[in-house]
Amino acid sequence: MRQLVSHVVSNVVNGTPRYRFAPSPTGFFHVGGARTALYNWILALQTNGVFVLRIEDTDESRNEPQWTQGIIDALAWIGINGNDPHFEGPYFQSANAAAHVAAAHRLFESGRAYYCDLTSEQIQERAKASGKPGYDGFSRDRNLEAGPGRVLRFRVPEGVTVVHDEVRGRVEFDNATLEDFVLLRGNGSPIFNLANVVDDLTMNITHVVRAEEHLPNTPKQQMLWEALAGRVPVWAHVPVLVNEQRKKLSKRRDKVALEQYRDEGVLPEAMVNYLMTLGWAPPGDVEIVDFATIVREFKLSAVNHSSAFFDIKKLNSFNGDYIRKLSIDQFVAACDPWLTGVRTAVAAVGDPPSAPWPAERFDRSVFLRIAPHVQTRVALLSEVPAMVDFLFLPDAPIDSVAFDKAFAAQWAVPALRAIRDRISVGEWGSDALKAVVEAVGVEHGVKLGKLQAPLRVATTGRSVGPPLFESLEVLGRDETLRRVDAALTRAG
RNA sequence: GCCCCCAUCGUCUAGAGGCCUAGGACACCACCCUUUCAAGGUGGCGGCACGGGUUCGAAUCCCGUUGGGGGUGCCA
Repeated sequence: MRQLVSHVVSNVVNGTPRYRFAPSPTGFFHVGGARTALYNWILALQTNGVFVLRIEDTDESRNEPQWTQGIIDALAWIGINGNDPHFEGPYFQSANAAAHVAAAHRLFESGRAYYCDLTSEQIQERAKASGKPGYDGFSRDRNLEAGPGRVLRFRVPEGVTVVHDEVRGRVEFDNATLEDFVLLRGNGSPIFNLANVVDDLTMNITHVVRAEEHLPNTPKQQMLWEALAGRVPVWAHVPVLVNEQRKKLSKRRDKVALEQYRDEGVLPEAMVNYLMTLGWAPPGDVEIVDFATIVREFKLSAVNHSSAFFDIKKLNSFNGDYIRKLSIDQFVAACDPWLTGVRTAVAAVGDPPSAPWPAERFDRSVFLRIAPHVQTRVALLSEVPAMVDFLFLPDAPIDSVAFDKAFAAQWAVPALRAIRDRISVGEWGSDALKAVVEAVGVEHGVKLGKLQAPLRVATTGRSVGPPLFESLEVLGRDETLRRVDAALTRAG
C-alpha cells in the first residue's frame, strides 16, 4: 500500500540538500545503520548534496572512542568515503554541547520551556495517584528558576503536530499524548532530542532520513525545530530491519556487525546491493544491479512501509553472484587476505582471517591455477581456504568418514593401485589423468563418478572439492603418488 | 495501559482500480548438464490475514477486526 505524499515542502537552504547520518559509537557497526547511511549517501549523490556524518557521543556511559573509527572504516568499506566531496564530517555531538545548552536557555527565556524540581520517583507517584502515566505538567506555572537537580522541560502546546514523512505520508500526533519532555537534565546536560535538533540546525540539515524507531520522537523534535528555527526538515522514516522473530535487529542478540560479514568474505558490493533490496526494489525483474543503477533509480517515496527480515541466506546468494562476476584476477586479489592472513582491505577491527597452512607454503601461482574452479564453488571468501588447503598443507588432513566410505567397495584398492601404476609415468595433465581413470573404470566396471572417490579422498582428504584431475594436475605427480601410496597403506 | 507504524508466496519484493489465471529473487523439490561438489539450464511447490463497505470491476480505495512491530528515560 502506497500513499502518495501530496506535496513536499522544499527546505533546501542555498540549493544544496544536506543529509546526515548520526550514529552513536556504542558498538560494532550495525547492518541497519549501514542501510540508513546508504539511503542518505545515495540521496546526497543523487541531488549533488552533502552527506554529513555526526557521531552522537553524548551518552558518556556507553560511548567508547574506538567505535568511532570503526564507524568510519565501515562506512568506507561500503563506499561512503570520507574523501568524497559529498562527505562532510565527522562532527562530534559532544563538541556542540554549549550550543545545546544555549538553545535550551533561549527556550526558557522565551517561555517555551520551564524548570521542574520533581524527582523521577515523585513523578511516578503522581502518575500512579492520578491514574495517568507520565509527567503531568506539575511545574508548568510554578515559574521556577534554574537550580541544581532541576530539569528543564519543553512546554508542549495544545493541538496536534502533523509530521509530513517522505515515506509514510502524513502522520498526526495529538499533543495531549506528548508530555512536557525533558530538554536539560538535573545536572544541566542536554538530552538527545534537544541535542539532535540543535545539531541538525547548526549543520543546516535539510533532510532527516533515519530508521522508523525515531518516528515517535519526531513530533517532539518538530516542535523544537519550529520553536528554535521556524522551519522543519524533510522527514523520512524507513522501516527497521528485523530478525526471524520479527524483532528489531539487536547487537546483543543478532549477528549484525558489518565487520563480521566483511571478515567472512562478503564483498562490499554484494552487501550494498542486498541491503538496498530490503524495503526497496530496482525497476524490472532484476535485483542484482550495480551501484550506478541504484543511485539513478532509488526513490524514498518507493521505499516499503513494513519491516524487512535480514536474510543471511539471500545475502550469501547475492555474494556468490558477485564473486562469480569477478574477473579471475579480481577474484584472486579478493581472496588474498584469507590466503595469506594479511589484511589488505580497510583497517580491521577484529583479527585478520588466518590461513590454515604455514605462510611459507602458500604459492600464489599455484592458487591462480585452481582459482577458476573455486570461484564457482564459494558463496563466501572465507570458504576458499578449506577448498584448496590440500595444495598448501604438507599432508591433506584425511576425513576418516569420507575415507572409509570411499574405500568400502571391493574394487577400491585394486582400482586405485591400477591408477597409481599408470599415472606414475607418461603425460601429466588433467586430460591424461582423466583418460587413465576412465580406462581403469572400464576394466573394473565402475563409473568415473564413483571411481574418482578413493583417488580424491587419498589426495585431497575430502570427498568433495574442485574438479579432481585439475586439482591433481596442480598438485603434481610426486605429491599425488606419495599421497596415493599413503592411502593404499592406510586402506591395508 | 497509552501513542505511532505496518500487513502480497516461508523470506525479500513487483503491483498507483480493469494489463493479475498476482510477476521476479532467495530458500526448497525434480529433471538436464556433469569427474565429486558447485555453477548453469528447465520445470515445480507456494501468497493478496479476516470481515464489511465503495465500484460495472478491489491485491490496489475506505472502515473495522485480528496479528506483528516500534515508542513510551533526567538513553541515543
